Amino acid sequence: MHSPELLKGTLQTILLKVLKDHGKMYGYEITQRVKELSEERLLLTEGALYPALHKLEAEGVLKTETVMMGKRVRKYYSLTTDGRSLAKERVNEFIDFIKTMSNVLQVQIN
Amino acid sequence: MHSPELLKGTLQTILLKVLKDHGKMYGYEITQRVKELSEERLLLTEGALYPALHKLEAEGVLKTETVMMGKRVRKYYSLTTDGRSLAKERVNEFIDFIKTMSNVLQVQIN
DNA sequence: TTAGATGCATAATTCACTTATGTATTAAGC
DNA sequence: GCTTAATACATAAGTGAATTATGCATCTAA
Repeated sequence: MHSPELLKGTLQTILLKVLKDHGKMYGYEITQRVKELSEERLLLTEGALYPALHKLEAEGVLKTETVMMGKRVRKYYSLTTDGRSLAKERVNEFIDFIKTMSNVLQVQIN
Repeated sequence: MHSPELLKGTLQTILLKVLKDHGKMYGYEITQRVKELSEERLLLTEGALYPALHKLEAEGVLKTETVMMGKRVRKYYSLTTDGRSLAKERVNEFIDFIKTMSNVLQVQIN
């Protein structure tokens, strides 16, 4: 697991980009996908995930669709048009941040 | 300026590595060096900087030397032996974190 | 002479996160 | 058949690293 400190502030970026790449997804599915993509290093907690999804929905960057799977509820999230551009913006910000950090830390990233 | 969210958790790493690279430095000097290295993108605030330095000193990774410059006080910080290994560790953690993030976000960093 | 840079410091507040808890369904192991 | 773990959502309480605000003091340039 990663030192969780570094993770702070990256959750929104992760959610937006994963949804952009994989389309319609539900909360639990997102945690699993991130776990897989990060090779077990990023484990999203529910207490962080659901409030973040709700917030993004309230801001109009995500839209939802609730589906009954048998007796089980599933809430699918997907990007709105605003969401797609925000995803792009957040990823660019992150890349820019990394570049700045590698200058400050004098390290080579590749 | 960078979206400050991403910065969270990177302050310790920055302080340790900058001190490792530039040796003995005082607080204000660190803010200026980081500002320069980051091309104005990372502006450390005093409210974050000084408590962070004090904490690292209390933990024994930094040691201090107070010097009077005329009537002005300057407090120089430098790494202890523990500090040098912690700096290395934090930088490695950061690089590893970036690798994980670029997998999750499916972006190429260089 | 006065504004801006230099230099340190701490207190109050914010807010994204962790931890803890709650509810309920489904599948697998014994 | 029962229990544990995985699936699936949600929120409330607490934490802690940051921001914001404030304070003090010196030095320099306009």
